[in-house]
Amino acid sequence: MDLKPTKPLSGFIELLPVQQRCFDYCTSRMMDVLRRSGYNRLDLPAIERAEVLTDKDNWDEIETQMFLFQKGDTKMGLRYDGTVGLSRYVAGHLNDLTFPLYTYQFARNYRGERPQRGRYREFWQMDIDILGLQSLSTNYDAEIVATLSKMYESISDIVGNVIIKIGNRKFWNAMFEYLGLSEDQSREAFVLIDKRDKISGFVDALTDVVGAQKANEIESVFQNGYRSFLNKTESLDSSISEMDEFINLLNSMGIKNAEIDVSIMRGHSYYTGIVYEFFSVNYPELPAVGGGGRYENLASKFSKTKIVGVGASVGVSRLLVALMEMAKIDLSRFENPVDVAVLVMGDNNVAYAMNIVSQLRDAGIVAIPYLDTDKKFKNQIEYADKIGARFAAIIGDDEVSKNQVALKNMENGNQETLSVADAIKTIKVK
RNA sequence: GCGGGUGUAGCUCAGUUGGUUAGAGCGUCGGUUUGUGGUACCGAAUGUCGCCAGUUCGAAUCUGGUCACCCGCCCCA
Repeated sequence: MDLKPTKPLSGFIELLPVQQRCFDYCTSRMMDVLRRSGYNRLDLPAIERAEVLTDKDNWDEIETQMFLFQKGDTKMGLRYDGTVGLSRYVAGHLNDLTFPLYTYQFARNYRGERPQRGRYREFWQMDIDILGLQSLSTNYDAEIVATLSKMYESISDIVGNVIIKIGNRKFWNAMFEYLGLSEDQSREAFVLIDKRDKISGFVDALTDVVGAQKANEIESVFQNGYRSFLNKTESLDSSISEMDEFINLLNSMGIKNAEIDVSIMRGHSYYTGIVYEFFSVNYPELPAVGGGGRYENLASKFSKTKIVGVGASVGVSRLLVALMEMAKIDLSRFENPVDVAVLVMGDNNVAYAMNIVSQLRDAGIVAIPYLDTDKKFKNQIEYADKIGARFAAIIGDDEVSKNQVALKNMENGNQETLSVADAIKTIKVK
């Protein structure tokens, strides 16, 4: 009989126990930040109606980008980010929610695109959003960035530091208006500016779209700074001061690793204002490890009430799994989760041993029993060694008759026979 | 969808200008005191050499096709 494949599908991730412990440690630290900050956890369905996920009606085209399928007449698909489901959720529960609403989600998302390093088809994302009705001050954008920054800070001992790059879509809208670009030209210019640091002939490519003079004006934003366009038009002025005020607010919240980079655009077209991306300082070759921005109109397809959001997400898989794959994370501190391996010799001693396991666990000690009592003792102690247990508690006929345990320190090999209470004391002294 | 690369043991990979029974390290299992691990020593198991066809007396090796994976592009609503 042919054996079936053991590898998961391409682009899907599974971790070894030590990696998973690191992953869980990091995500729980980040969620601690969110809980302390008062955000509400939402756990939304992984599957949505296809019409919720996309406005496009070209099934073939979107099928290449999303996981879509059909049951009966219902077309549905796996969510590709947290924002769409959140918009639907908020629009559907307007009467039960209080705004501004602070939310977070920690969930798997799915994309059908071809996988690459740091780009998976199934990945964890931590989304944080603040939603308001009718309007939401720019101060909330800063709150989101500051909270995101704290989340990264909470795991900086594992993954290093991040830098925050902040852009503003309003700036470019004002700029294109000032330059008199058509809608098509604006759209193409958006894409080019977004890719500015990736492509070689930026000005040439831009010249093809908008002509040499305007291309040079756009390039001068990068050469002379965005502030050189002050006092041109009212909307330019306001978008520029919006960025400056934003940075000042972040500074006053203790965020020092943020800078304006007007080439930051973000792919999602629903963003309308301030946008930002987070990059790893130590591993700049990694794509953005998080980002977000403001979306004024996303829920318009679900509700006539205007719902405004500012939100961001941490690409948890990209950040952690990609770094683990590149062997950039020191996993040694996650290697020894077990305090005591309880080894049992003889089936007739199992009850006594399990009682001790229970006492150890009640005392807050991580204890696991080795219950194949017919295995040779050598195998048992080897197991204790391999799982990195700090101690082995050995239980055979002698120990049971004396109502004690033989406690062996696996690091130095010292062994003594103790009462359970004394064993607990010894184990607890780290 | 496009371009490039790689497919040999559970894993990482060797494998000479095509030549007999296919190799190493690590891991696994067993043994070197049946109540004592890490180190050391001895031994064992495991491969349709990704798949199909072709060239050849002979293919892991050369050619074509195909599939899978990796890297990059497109895309990122």
